[in-house]
Amino acid sequence: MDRDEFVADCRVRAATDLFAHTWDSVALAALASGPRRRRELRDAIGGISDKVLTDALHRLLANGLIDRRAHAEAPPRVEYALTGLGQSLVDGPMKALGRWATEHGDKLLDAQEKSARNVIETRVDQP
Amino acid sequence: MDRDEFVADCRVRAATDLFAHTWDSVALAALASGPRRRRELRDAIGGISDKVLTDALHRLLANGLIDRRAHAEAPPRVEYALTGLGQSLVDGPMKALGRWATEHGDKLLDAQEKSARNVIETRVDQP
DNA sequence: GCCGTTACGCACCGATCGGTGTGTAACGAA
DNA sequence: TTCGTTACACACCGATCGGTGCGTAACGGC
Repeated sequence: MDRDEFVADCRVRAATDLFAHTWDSVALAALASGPRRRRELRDAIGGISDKVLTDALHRLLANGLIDRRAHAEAPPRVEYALTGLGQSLVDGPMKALGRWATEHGDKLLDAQEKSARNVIETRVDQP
Repeated sequence: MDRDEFVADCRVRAATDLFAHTWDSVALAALASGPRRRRELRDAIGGISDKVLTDALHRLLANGLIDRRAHAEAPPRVEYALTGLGQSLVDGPMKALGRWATEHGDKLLDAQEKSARNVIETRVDQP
């Protein structure tokens, strides 16, 4: 069974951990359309705070998925871009996830909604 | 650009959140080879605690990715199995992730190691 | 009657995460 | 000279997560 070694493989664990943080994948996806400045990223993403974006970028840098290029200019100017590794992650697994989400996302949201109501009902029993 | 709607799509966000918890994907993968009892899962996974497995199974159930079947037997007997939704997630995105990990996992670990050493060095400066 | 197994539940703990709010170095524009 | 922008850092906060440890209902075997 290749499934079992699939489970035990530590590199797969390391890979799933890349998605462990809420905004990392979003930032990655935002960089898929080309290099961007920090501010552009913030605006493109929308509901992310300054510090959280910094954290996410630090993690992506630490994982070698993005590059940081600082230009010595008047208002500081820093550009972030996907590395080859980051690009391959976006093109492969993230695109697969995107396809899955567009295909099965409704079922997922249905299930989540349904069980969310159940949780509320059970919690009402314990004041 | 289909990349941008890819970013903004909330269903994609919901999908990446499925990987947000350390053991969820591991448990899912462990179920890929067929239905298993809770104890079998625990042993198959290895370093997971009882409570954390419960948490993970609850989340997977809440997301409609797995099924729970309890049999009224002598020592309690509960089997967990992938739903159609869970199976599609394993077959699609998780397999893609697995392929990516076997292909690029070394680079990822290299980058992590390298920056980990940097972090340690910087942290030594601040006792 | 007592022990072991199974599948949990519950309490507690330290670490981490997302989020907010505030400060700041460097410069250009007004 | 003061103001605004950019790209951060730092402190703090509440919530959550992974993990440990202990309890327990239901039964079967000894």
